[in-house]
Amino acid sequence: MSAIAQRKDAAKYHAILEAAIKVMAVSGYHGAQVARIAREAGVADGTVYLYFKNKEDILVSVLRETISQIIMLSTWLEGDHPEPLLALHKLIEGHFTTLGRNPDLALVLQVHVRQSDPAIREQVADMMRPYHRMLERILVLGQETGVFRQPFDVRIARRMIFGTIDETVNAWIFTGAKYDLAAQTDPVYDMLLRGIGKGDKLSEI
Amino acid sequence: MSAIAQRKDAAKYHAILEAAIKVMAVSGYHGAQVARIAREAGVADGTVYLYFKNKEDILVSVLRETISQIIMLSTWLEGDHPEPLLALHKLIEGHFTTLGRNPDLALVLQVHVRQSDPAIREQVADMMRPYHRMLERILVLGQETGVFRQPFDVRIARRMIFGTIDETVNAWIFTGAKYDLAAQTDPVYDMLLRGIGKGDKLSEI
Amino acid sequence: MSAIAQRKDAAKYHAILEAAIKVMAVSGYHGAQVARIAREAGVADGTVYLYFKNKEDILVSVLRETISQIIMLSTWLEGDHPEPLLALHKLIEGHFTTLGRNPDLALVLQVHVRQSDPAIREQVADMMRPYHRMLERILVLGQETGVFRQPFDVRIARRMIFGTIDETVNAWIFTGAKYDLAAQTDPVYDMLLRGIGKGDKLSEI
Amino acid sequence: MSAIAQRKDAAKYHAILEAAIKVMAVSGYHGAQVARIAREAGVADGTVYLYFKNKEDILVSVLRETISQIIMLSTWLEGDHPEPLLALHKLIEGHFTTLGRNPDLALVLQVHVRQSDPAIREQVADMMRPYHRMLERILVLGQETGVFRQPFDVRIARRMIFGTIDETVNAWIFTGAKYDLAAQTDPVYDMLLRGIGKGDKLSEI
DNA sequence: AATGAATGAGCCTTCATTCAT
DNA sequence: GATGAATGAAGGCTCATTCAT
Repeated sequence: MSAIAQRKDAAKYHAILEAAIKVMAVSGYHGAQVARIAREAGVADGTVYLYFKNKEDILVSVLRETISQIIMLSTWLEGDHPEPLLALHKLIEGHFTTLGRNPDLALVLQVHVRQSDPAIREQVADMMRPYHRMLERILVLGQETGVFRQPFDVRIARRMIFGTIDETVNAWIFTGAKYDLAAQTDPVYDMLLRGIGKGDKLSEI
Repeated sequence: MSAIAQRKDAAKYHAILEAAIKVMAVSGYHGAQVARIAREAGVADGTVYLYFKNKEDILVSVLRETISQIIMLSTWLEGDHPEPLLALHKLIEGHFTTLGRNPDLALVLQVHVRQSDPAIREQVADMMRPYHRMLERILVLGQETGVFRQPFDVRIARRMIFGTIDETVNAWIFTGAKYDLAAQTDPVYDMLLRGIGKGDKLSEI
Repeated sequence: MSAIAQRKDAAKYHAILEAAIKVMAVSGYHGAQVARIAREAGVADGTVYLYFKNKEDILVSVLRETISQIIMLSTWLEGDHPEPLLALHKLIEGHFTTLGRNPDLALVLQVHVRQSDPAIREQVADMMRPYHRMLERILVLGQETGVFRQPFDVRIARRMIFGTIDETVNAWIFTGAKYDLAAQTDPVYDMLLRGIGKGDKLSEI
Repeated sequence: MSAIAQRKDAAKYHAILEAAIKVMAVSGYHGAQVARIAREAGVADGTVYLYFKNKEDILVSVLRETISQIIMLSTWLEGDHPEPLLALHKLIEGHFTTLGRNPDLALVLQVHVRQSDPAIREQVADMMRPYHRMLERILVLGQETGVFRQPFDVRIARRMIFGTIDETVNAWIFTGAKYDLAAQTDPVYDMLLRGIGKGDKLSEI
């Protein structure tokens, strides 16, 4: 939460966040005027600045809250289910479920975040780091316990997993978020485990 | 190429494009002032508008030229190497090589494109379509010729491949483009074929 | 009044209008910079856009207010004085009095309106229509009641009257608005009624 | 003719003038880009500046040539026909005929001249002065020879005549220049001589 | 003389942010 | 705390004019 917020009306704080997500989903970060966010939230322009330092702070707050949601869910899963296969499955499911419930939020997270200033991207990267580290821990544990095949570069695997999840969400958003994103969990999970090759053809090149 | 260009000085056209890539890499699309692009290209502000309709046209042209480079390379590979495994390998290699040669361009393509107006994103999607379709053709052919394992959803596989490539480039950019991106070809290719699982553990969940 | 205005500070709205008249009188429509109008009105540049949609809206508003002033005055006179001769006299007097009080306004109305985009001229023509129609009603009534000579084309008479008024104002402006414009009422009125000819010489050609 | 012109290709000089009239008729003075005038004239942008000092010089030249046409015609008429009634009739006829032949020119003269900088308007006024003086000479002569009624202010009469002619041309332009302007000569001439009143009602107010 | 690519000063407009009420 | 009118810096784009060829 923004340092400023806390002492104030939490309901209004969240109303502004929700409004920001809605407006940014339609217009992107740069297209989202503070005035429109304020109107959407039902507050005056100036009120926004009682809860957020500036426009960038709104975006960062949106991201922080969302990412922490995903991460909290996943952390909980990791703690509860040290079984790497299950943990991976739950992580994908958690990601898809969280974003699948709120397409506007997904749009902001996937599409609009990546713009804006380098400073923001840096902050987003910081926020994602625990997520990435957790993913790597799952992978290492899986290799150690022998449920994943032995010799592969954990970072490359992590990028494949994250990239695949990301692109799956992107495709879902781009087609208008019409189908159930969570339903993609199993096929995506399966594809990540098996790859596209046949065991006996893999060393051909 | 922009319709306006052609009849004029091609060198200047490309100088402006290069300058735009450089400036956008640093400041993003919205942060890139036309005046700075012009100065970087060594021309007057007004000259930019002799070669491009407006600022958006500059960005779209950068993307068009880059994407078409990647696609042309890949199309050529596809025609020459109908062998799906090889084609996939070459496609990844082509993607990494093209972007690996020009980190600024990669930054613009990966990060800054996704901002700006929906109209631009739509255009980018249109430009990427041939790429995606080609990828799917390779996958279908691979299934038919039996070099890929039989039952998997081609679209999910395509998203995994594209997402993995994308995320690999992102990671490379984010760490400062310090290592050789093309060197990622083999491990990424291998990871996509094998997945992370062990053959005998796959049906456990 | 501009749709935007009303809910806001009416004094500021009029201050900007007055400033616009002053600046346009000196520099013409195209020469009048919004920044200079703002400074003249004692507000910030952006404030102008709280009261007017754009620069064109300022000009149109100036014209709308002035023309409606002239028309309101005249309409009132028409209602009150159905006597055509008197109505005509009052109409001329009203026109001269309104503009005579504010030479800058007259300058804008007479000289600078006619430039700018065709769209504006169209709007001005729309605004003038009631005025022209009223003039024609006076003429028709005068013919019917027999105070004007019978067979003349009402449109030609209307153009003579309007053209004469217009040119009288022009001449007054051009010589620096040094004399009392309203004092021209009687001689102009007289001239329009009598023409320049002698009764017995009129059919000579 | 522009001082620059004379030594050069007179055909090209006139081509540019004609082009300027055409373009200004459509877009007005400020809307008429030099580049468009050049293209319409079939010359390069730079060539325009071999024949005219600058854009303003083009407009002034257009006006000078046109006005001098009208004046030359009228001067000739005045010299030839010292009979005031006939001279007035011919003057109106000349004015209507000259402009009636070239609606584009009329549009520029009537509508677009009045904009632009005060400097231009000053020059136009200078050019019109002989015309106005001639009109006054006709009026004075008419009074002296007794073909006009005796006591009226010559300047007011002049303004009525000029204003009526002007407004008649304006109305003709505004309705699309669809009818024969020269045909307005007789009714306008008649109206100016007789006025709108009846002899016995004139002193009522 | 003719060209037209290049120039760059100039201006309207937007919108994040402030602050008096 | 809340308001929203006011601010003013900033930037994309136009177009008259120049000058090397």
